[in-house]
Formats: sequence, structure tokens, C-alpha cells
Amino acid sequence: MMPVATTTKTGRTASREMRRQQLIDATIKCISRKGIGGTTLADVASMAGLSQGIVNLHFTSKENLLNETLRYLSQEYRSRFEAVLENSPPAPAEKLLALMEMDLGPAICDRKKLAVWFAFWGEVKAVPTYQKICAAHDRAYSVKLHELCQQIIDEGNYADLSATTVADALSAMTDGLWLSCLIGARSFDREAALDAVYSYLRSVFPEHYE
Amino acid sequence: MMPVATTTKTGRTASREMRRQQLIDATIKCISRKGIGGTTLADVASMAGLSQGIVNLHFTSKENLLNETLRYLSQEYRSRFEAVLENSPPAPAEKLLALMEMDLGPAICDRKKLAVWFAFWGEVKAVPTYQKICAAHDRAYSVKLHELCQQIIDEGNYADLSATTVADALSAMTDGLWLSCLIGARSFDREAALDAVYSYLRSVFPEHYE
DNA sequence: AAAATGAATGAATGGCCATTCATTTGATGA
DNA sequence: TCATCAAATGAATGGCCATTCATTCATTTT
Repeated sequence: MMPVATTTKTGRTASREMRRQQLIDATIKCISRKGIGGTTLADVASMAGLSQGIVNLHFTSKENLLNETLRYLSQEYRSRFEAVLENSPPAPAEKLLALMEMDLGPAICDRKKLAVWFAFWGEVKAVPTYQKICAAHDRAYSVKLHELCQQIIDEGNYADLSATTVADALSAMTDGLWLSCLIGARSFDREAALDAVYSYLRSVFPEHYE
Repeated sequence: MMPVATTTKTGRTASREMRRQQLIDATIKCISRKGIGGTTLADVASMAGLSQGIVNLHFTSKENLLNETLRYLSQEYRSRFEAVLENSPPAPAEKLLALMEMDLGPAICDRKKLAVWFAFWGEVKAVPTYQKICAAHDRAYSVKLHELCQQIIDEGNYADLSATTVADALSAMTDGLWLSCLIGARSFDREAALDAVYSYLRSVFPEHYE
């Protein structure tokens, strides 16, 4: 019988896709603990509970594994992002707020996951592939933010406000708050971070966020 | 004769301090091109125009060289920072603006230099020493920002504004704008970045930034 | 000018790690 | 039950790179 695309087999012979995902997950864990420079293929394999050569078997090279890991992170973020857009109330102000809350929520604004993003960002200038993936990722995000900001501006009395400027400021703010989550002691305060965003939203869009 | 602390000798025998600085400069250049993972001690030595063993001679180990490089970056930033505070008009609103302009000015918001900062941030979670240095650096910065924001709040009618919140938002915004400078194509627009900051300042401190 | 001192060199060493591949293992179908 | 095949293993290989150190070189002292 033809095997289905997404099998659920486990054990010695899992489906090709499962193995790849398992290895990507292991890679993420390793990077979050030891950084990109510190993770070896042996680390990844053992984190996945598999043997030495396994990464080369499924990804050909370490370089490729890292590229695919970054792609996965980007794609995973995009899924969450789109889910939030779909599941939040239709008003653009509500959607925007929901996105900000997602960005600073525990699923995303988490030291372990951020460590991995920053590890890749740290090599962006040195590795053109990372640069391309990250640039595409950011563009998609900021286009959507811009769209929402424009809708809010059109709804209210914000004639002299530029959607681009506000969208830039918002996305810069979340990125920067992520950095302080990563760097600050474990004392990082999600509430305080959200306050920073709320305060900005309230002051630029007073009609919408009261 | 007793040699003076800061000699200006060059050539085969430069003063100890000069050599160290020369090697730190070379390290910064290498990291900005090839990332931390990609720079070898041989690279650093040859970038400095010196020989193989030179880094170990002056810094004992690669680890130590990297720590000292990060310390230097932090200290260099702090000097600029303090110079700006001294040389700007005394009003806190002016000083705050001058700082933001410094952060987004060409000396600091430059892809090459930012690549190095991000390279270290990318390893913060994996290397405790980087974490300590960065945390101290950030704390110093945000204390000063907080102070300025508090003074502005006290001067104006901003009773219900929290200095902490505004300071957090501002420093997050500059960090985030740095990331987009690093990741975005060469099209990064310093003007647009400053606009994002201005727009925020105008909306939280309308009395001061009109 | 000779000796002493400290800086710099670069070849040699050893360890780590990505990658390879001959072999083993388990599943599938006849 | 056996044959076939893909998946997985893990020992072996080779390259890269941090570190060491005996030697060379320049400067200072006597």
C-alpha cells in the first residue's frame, strides 16, 4: 500500500517527515542551550535519541539543517500569527492588540525560543541565507501590521499619522522587548512589556484604545 | 626611563595596550564580516597584520579575547553616551532627543557595528559572561533613560505617565530599529527610524516635543 | 658593544567535529 | 519463511583550528 504523506509511525522507522521534524526540534533545543557555535551534530543526534550519522542522512549537511531550522521557526511564527488574525474580533484595533499580546505572550516571548531567534539574527550579516529568510519573514509581518494600522487610521481622526511610521514603531518595540526578555535577568516582566506597548497604542490611537 | 602608561610606539614593539586594542579592532572587523562562529584566531591575527600566536600571547585564549571585545564595545558606547549627555542642552527633553539621535545616527546605527552587537546577543543565553556584561550595560542605559523621562514627566502635565514604561518603550524601540537596520536590505531608512521615535515622543510628551 | 629583557614569530601539536560508509536492523511483500 | 529494501548505526577519516613553544628579533641597560 502507498504510504500516506504524514505517517504517525514511531520507533525505529518513522516517516521521513517525522524524523526531520524530530531533528529540527532537537536542534532548537540545542541552540537554545549552547548557541549555534556550541551545538554539534552529535549533540543534536543525542538530544533526539538517535545516532551520530543521522543528521547527515536526513539533511546532508549541518548548514542545511540550520537553514531548515530557521525556515521552520519562521513558518511556525507565521502560523500562530495567522491563527490570531483569524480568531480575533474583526475590528482592526482588536486584531492589532491581539497580535501584540501574542508577541509578548508566553508562547513566543520565552527566553528559550528567543535565544534561538537571536542566535540566527546574530549570524544574519555573515550568512546570506539567514538574511534572506529573515528579511522575507519581517516583510510579511510588517506588511500586515501596516495594513491594520492603515485601517485604524482610516477609521479614526488620525489624518496626520503615517501607517508606516506606526507599524515600524510597533514592530521595533516588540523586537526590542524580546531583547530585554533575553538579556534581562529572569526578572523580565511580561506585564511591564505589555504596558509599554499599551501606552504607545493609547497615545497614538487614543480613540481606539481607551 | 619609566615607560608612560599610554605609549604611541608602533612597529614591531608597540605598547601592550596598543597591541590589545589593535587586536580588539581586528576582532570587531572579523566578527562583522564572518560572525563569531566564523572568525578564527588566524583571521584576527592576519587582519591585524600580525602572526599566528599573537592573540594567545596577549589574551591567553579566544574566549578571553571575545569577552574583552564585548567589554570594549560596551565601554565605547558608554563614552559616546556620556559625551552626548554632556554636550547637549541642559533641558531633559533635549538630552533625551539627543540620545535617540545618537542611537540612530550613523556612528552607532551602522550595519557593521550592529552585526557585532547582535553576534554577542545571539550567544547571551549560552555564554554567561556575555549575559553579565550585557545586563550591566543595559541597566546603566535604562537607569539614565528613566531618570530623564522622570524629569520630563515632573516638568509637565503628565501625572498619569510612568517613567519606567516610557523608558522601556524607548529603549525597546531603538533596539528593535537596530534589528531592522541589520536585517532589512541596504534600504534601511534612518529618517524613517527617527520618525518612529519622534512620533512616539510627540504623542507621549506633547508639551515637550511639538 | 655585549648582555639582558621582553615582544613577536610560525611551525608543530592535539583535540574536536562534520562527514562518510560498511554494516546492521527492522519492515514489507511475495 | 525468505528476500528485498530503506532506515539507522557508529566506528573511522580527514580537516580545521586553538594553543604551545623554541627560536628570532628589537630595545634597553650596563
